[in-house]
Amino acid sequence: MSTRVERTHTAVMEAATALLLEGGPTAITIDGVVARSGVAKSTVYRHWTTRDELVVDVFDHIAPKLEAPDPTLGFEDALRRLVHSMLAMMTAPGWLRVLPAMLLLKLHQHDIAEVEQRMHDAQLKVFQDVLQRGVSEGRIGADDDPELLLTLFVGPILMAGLTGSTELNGALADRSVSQFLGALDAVAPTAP
Amino acid sequence: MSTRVERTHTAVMEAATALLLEGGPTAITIDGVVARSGVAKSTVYRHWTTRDELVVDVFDHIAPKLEAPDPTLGFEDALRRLVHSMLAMMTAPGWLRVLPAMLLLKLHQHDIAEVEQRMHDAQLKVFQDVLQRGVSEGRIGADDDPELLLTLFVGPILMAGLTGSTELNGALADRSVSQFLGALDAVAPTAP
DNA sequence: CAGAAACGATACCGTCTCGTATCGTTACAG
DNA sequence: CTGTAACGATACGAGACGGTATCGTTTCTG
Repeated sequence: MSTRVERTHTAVMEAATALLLEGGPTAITIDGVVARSGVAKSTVYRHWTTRDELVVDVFDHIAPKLEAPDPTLGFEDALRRLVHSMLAMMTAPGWLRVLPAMLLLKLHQHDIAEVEQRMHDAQLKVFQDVLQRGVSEGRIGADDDPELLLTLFVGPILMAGLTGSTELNGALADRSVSQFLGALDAVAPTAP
Repeated sequence: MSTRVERTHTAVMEAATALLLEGGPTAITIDGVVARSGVAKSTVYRHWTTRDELVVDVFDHIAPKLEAPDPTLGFEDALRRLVHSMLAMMTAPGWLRVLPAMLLLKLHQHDIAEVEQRMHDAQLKVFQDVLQRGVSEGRIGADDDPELLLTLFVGPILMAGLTGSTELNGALADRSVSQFLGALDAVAPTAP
């Protein structure tokens, strides 16, 4: 079983998360959380000193982690695994409703910007690990900017998720990979 | 000169837009607009029946249009022009602060979703016009989904603008084009 | 099992916000 | 030049919201 402190904590977090998904970040209101969770307002303020603190906590808690591909895989295989992890991440429950909120709030709220920063760093690290294999295999120049490559690689998937311009499915994922690889070969062919 | 109705209208719009840029969509408040524009509240409600109506109007007014490339240009040249127009659009004053707001609000507000839809349609139309040249030149299969191609093409630039993962400059634009073209050639070479 | 920590219920305050109403004043069009 | 439409100023009501305070009750912990 869990202790009472844990129970009330998660009850509030779940309520706040639900409100965020249903009505956006402004829908996370103390009274709303109280009504939805059944937890008393005084108790909420015992766990979080302010509303903003709770909001940040919700974002920090719901932010999905990008799964790292098997280290034994080669460059291309790892890249294919990665894009599917990326897809899984984007289609994680509710994430498509949270991500826009995060991208907006980070502009005006430092705490949220930090959460997004940490998430981005973690993703970049995973990506760089895959890139390194590409360098080893002579597919990628070691001087290429990883951030730029990440943007080129993941941009389409992010756009699809945010704008709904295209369905987030395997077809898009495959095209993303082949486009990324195709561009590499067009610039620096596989065999010298 | 301009009529008085026009003057008050634009005064309110400018104030509301400034508030949007500075504090996000929730910062657009009637009292705030009144204070900032110097226009009386009663006058504001003479032009817009509700706050949401004003907000939608602001978004609709600030949404930039994607410039269409010269019709005489060939596929590749048109594509290069297009990506630079796209870049110009993203770096338009304040747009990087408005776009996230739009992507969030469209999830919960139909009016905003319609504004975004119209903008997307206009962009797609411009892009399809360029695509057509690619089809004529045998670079692109006529059965390829334009929406998917647009996503693959513009995704990186959108991501760079939204997340700040990479600077929005000519380097990114050029890489976007070469990646897009490189992928085409890898699948369907230029000369049969 | 006893003391302490956490909790629930409730009331309350100050502020913000939307929207309405009133009325004297100003600009504009015919 | 005159009537009318638009405007400014202001007050007001009602509700939402953040945050504080109080006090009796429950649950954990040692």
